[in-house]
Amino acid sequence: MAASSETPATLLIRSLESVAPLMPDEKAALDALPWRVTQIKADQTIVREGDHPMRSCLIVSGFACAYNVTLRGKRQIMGFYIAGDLANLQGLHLPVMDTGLSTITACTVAFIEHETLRALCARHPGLAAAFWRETLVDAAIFREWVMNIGRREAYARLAHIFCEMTLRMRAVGLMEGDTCEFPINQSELADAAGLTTVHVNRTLMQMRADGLISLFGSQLTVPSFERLKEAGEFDPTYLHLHAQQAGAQIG
Amino acid sequence: MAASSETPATLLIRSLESVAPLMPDEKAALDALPWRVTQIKADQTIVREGDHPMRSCLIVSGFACAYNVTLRGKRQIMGFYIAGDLANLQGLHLPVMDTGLSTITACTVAFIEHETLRALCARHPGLAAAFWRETLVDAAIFREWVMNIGRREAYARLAHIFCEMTLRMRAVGLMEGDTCEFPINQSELADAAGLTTVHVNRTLMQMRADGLISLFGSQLTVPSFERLKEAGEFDPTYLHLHAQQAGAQIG
DNA sequence: CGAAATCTTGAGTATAATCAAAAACGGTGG
DNA sequence: CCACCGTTTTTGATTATACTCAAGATTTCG
Repeated sequence: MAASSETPATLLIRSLESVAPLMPDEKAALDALPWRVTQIKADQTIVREGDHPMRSCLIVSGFACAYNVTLRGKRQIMGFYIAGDLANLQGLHLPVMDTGLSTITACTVAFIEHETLRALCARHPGLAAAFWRETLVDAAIFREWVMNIGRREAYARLAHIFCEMTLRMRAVGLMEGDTCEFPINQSELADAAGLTTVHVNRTLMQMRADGLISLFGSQLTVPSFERLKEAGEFDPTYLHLHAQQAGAQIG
Repeated sequence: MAASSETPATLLIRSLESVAPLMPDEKAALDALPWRVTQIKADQTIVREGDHPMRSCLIVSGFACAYNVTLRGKRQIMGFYIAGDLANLQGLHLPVMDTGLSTITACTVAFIEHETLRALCARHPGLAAAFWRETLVDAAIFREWVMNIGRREAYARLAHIFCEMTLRMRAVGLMEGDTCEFPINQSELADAAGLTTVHVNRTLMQMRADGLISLFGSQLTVPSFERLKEAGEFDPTYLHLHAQQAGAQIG
């Protein structure tokens, strides 16, 4: 449960293995990586859009997000990152960041030099494939967001986001039964869903009235994942979690 | 100009090099790949959602798209593919397709076995990186679509799509001056933009009235890319084209 | 306790969806 | 070359979803 007490390597291994298993020597190589662990306060920029970062960034604890801002000044959040997520792995092969990366809550973040990762990939093709796969799952999530924002209305759109987040949190042990910490505020939810804060507020109230979710402070409870899934027209295929983790095991 | 007369290898090399240059031996290796070239009619499924494809697919000529359908039956197009695009490279590391892939026009398509690509990547780490980069640019495009659909209104959203497509077409020599074949109909445009056909129609008429674009049959002309760019709040960074190709050279 | 952030509410408006049908277009076969 | 059919584009009228602006309530945190 207490993901914050886990090491970067443990988290990363679990995260990579949630898609496909690793070999013992690959895990050993990951264990030996020289992470630079830092605490970052809430609402801080980790990487700016346009940056040429020399290292990638693993979220150890807390919530972060990738976002971008329209030329007209409107923010869109492209994705949320939680414990175990490599938040800007694309920098390994794309020199320019096309999104910003920012904390939502206070975070523990572990950095790893691109050079180190490249050497690791060269020595362990299986790890290269695993990292590549990680970026492909990321892309699959972006695709699903395109569909969510483009073709679902507010109620389903938010339900879909809750489905994705609770499932991903469950996969890394951040769910306690049907409850989790969900420190994403309505304005951030709006920027993720392509809605306004006001409309998110009204829609959430409707969802609470329908007993779909409950939110006390930042505690999210989902009484019935089945009903939420139905409301969000949610099909977890795109997360590419292997079978036992996509199911309903209790964290 | 006549992209259809080019070989799969030529197209792929140009496409990969539009992001970063390749080594001579890498190009030679690509030249030697055993493609299986096929003609596919318009509106045919190439890969179905849920498939476990054993090969990837390069568009040699024509237009294709990746799409998915909501549980409520609404279609969302996630991206368009044109000559030189590897349309489902993600299948190389993700066993299940989370989107469908379908032709828009009649297409010439070249298939390459995953096994062959994996062997190629093992022998040429630089090519592995190039392919990986290709999937990362794909992901960057999906992110931009999230922003486009989430945070721009219809007029800008369509302008943005026209900007992206004309720039990508220019990069592979499919533009003749300010004109190109644009065989995407209003219903497909609607499914890409997250709008209805009716609304796309009305918005396009507005854009034509404003002299932003003109469409005779499937001929698209963009009199001023600058003005279109402005209307679409378009910043080409996310396409990760290197400088000379992102500019305004005439095809 | 008090200030700042977040959430909630209300009223009015705008963008986009829906439904339905007519016009235009593109290709085909006689 | 023209008539015909299916597809695509266009139009109109109405409705719904979501946005805007503004202010008040509540929570959070120092």
